[in-house]
Amino acid sequence: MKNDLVIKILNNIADILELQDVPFKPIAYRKAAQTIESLSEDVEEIYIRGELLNLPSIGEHIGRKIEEIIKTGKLQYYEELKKEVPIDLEELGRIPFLGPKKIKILYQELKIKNLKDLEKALQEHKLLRLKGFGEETEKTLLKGIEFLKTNPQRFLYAQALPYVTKIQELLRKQSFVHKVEVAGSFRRGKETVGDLDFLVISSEPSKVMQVFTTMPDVKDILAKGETKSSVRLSNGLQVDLRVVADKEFGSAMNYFIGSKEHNVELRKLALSKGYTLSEYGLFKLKSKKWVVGRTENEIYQKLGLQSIEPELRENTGEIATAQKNKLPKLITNKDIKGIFHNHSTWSDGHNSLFEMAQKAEQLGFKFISFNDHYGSMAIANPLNEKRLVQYLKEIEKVRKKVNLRVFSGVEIDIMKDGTLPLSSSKLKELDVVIASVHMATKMPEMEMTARVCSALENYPINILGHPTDRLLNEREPLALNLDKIFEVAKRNKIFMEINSSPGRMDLDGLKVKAGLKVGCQFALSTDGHDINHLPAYVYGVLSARRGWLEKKDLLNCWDLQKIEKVMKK
DNA sequence: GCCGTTTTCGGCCCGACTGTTTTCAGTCG
Repeated sequence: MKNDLVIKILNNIADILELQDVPFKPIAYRKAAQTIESLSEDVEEIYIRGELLNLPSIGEHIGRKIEEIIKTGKLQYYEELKKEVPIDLEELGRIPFLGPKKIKILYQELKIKNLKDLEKALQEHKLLRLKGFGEETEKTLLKGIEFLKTNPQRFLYAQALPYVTKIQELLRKQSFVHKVEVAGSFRRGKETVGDLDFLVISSEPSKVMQVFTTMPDVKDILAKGETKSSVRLSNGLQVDLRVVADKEFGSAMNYFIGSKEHNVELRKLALSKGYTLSEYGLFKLKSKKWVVGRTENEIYQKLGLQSIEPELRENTGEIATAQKNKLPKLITNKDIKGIFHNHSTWSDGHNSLFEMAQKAEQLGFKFISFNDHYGSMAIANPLNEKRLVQYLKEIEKVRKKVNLRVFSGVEIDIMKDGTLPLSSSKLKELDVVIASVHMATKMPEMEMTARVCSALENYPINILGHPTDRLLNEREPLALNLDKIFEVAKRNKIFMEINSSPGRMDLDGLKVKAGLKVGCQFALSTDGHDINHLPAYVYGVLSARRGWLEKKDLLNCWDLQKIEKVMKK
């Protein structure tokens, strides 16, 4: 799978060209990179089919460059560009408030190529001599570097959620605040967020700014203006707030929910229909007359579109689909009738089977599936054949004490050779079999794909657990050809897991969408190791929605009888 | 460098805030 490499090289080329003041080409390269990013399959497959140039934003020149990357793993043009501009743009570009123009000056005047050079120059106060750089800039950069070193790049959705709630509550309490909404990637339900964006309607913006910038959690005020302020919370999370007029609220929401790519498409569509769209509203192009903007729905309607849910706004076809009135009817929290993949004290969970089942019942679920570890991962206290018998007896007892369906099952390790450590006949005695990769995770893509496919082909597996095994901010995904996995899973009627654990979120929304396109079906799981993990199923719902899932695509939304029938292998 | 129902040449989304500047460039979203 060379998609990531292609994306990285195209983006890096855009950075270098931008630094060289080359007009428009950077946009072209970034668009091309985005196209590859949105692919649901290996770009190499598309190339082999000769369909590379059919992709949007991939023309003759970039097409040839992608071909070279696919064939050789690198790109001569990029290597030469790098020689022209020997700067670590990736590293420097991550520093807040340091963009291409300043990076260019730093290199030309002080030969600064990387973070280390910059730190040294800052210590020696060399930047102060440069035109356009002052004491504030020096401080800003020092702070930015400090931030990079001490904070994770993005916050988990679940980490950000309590702050969203807190800030919303605080603002809503103010008599001069008429409306508060959160926008940004958080509103789109992305698994991680870079910052938080709030929109407020108020007749007294300055009071809002005062309350916002003096919240108890604020560590730094990054900007404070009449209608817009940014703060950094003590945990490092940046929060932006804008005050807008009632008349602009819908257009402002639309703009700040994004994604940027969705907005660009929407604005282009507006232009094509004789309008111009900004955060202030939809205007007639010629007369600049305000048309609509109070609500998002009005704007979408005026542009001839169905209303598009925030989770879909990633410019992966939602606008064209909305034009045809064919957007999916997305699942919601209340469609989830039960949850798969839960652990108890029989392996590495914190609560007993009964406590977990009881909690599930309290949450209103119609079923819970227990899938304690089975295999050789000693740290997880896995079941073995002997303990499995006791485990099943215990589940039988729990069934009599609670008023919901309790599925028996295991989460079994997929061994290095693609076998499972329990026979198919024994597995068939269980209600729900989840198989996951837990060890030997560094295998090359071909081997890893063959390993997982072999398990899927040869055992009565119901669900493939956390398919990529990635941990957000911590661990890269397995080297896996997901398209192949999707195809094999579909053929064997195996459901792909949407793991709701906040640090996993695996599969994520875009991959779910890719699987759906191939015809896969999905099962949402909590991967709960504690009764307090069970309510976290809502994060998985976000991924399912981002993956365009309807009730028919998600096992958890089906009738119990139908679930039982399809689990029988 | 890409793209096209105003097209094969000329356009490519748009505005707020900051700092250093004295009218605006850079950065961000």
